[in-house]
Amino acid sequence: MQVAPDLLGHILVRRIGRARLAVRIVETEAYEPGDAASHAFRGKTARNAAMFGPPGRLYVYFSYGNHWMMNVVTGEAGEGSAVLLRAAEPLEGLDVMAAARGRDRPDDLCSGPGKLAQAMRIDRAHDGQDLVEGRHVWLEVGDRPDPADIATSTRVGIRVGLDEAWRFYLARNRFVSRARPARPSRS
DNA sequence: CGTTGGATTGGCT
DNA sequence: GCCAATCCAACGC
Repeated sequence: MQVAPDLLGHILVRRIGRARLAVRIVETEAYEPGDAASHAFRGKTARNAAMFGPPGRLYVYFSYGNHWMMNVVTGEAGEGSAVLLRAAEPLEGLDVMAAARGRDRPDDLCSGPGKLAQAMRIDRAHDGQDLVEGRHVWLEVGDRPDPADIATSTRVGIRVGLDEAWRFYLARNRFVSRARPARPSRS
């Protein structure tokens, strides 16, 4: 849970050939052990295996028949914790992202979990990849946002686990998703 | 082995 | 605001 807000402001980088894509993370959600909304809740399976691997790796899964979602594994091996990357501000390689998305507006490139993966061209091939030593996709340290700018809410698109405010995002930032969480605890 | 429904998006009413 | 698209893991029989 603590890692989810800590990821805000850090930079996700992707290398595709000579192109370098970079985005600043502005929205995350935490998924912890014992959390009924987590894919890890019913134990390890072929799909969620990366979640039970060592921390600092990517967990990528396919949802709704159309979209890939990226998570950063945060728990120790065997634990099953991850943070969903929900939105980011495009910094470098906007042209490549626009081509991948089929859209041009910067605030429509990465303003949602499915959009972010599509813009960064992340899919099943990246499941389990190391975000520290990786050569295709990795994390770089970014400037920490002012804690006063970090807002919280319940998570988006789930039916259980709405009792905790485990979505973290930068308030008044135009690159966050347009999701409508239940019972926002702050706005 | 068949069914169900989802950590979403975008287009249409 | 509503809902179809489109895949596949999980679960039930």
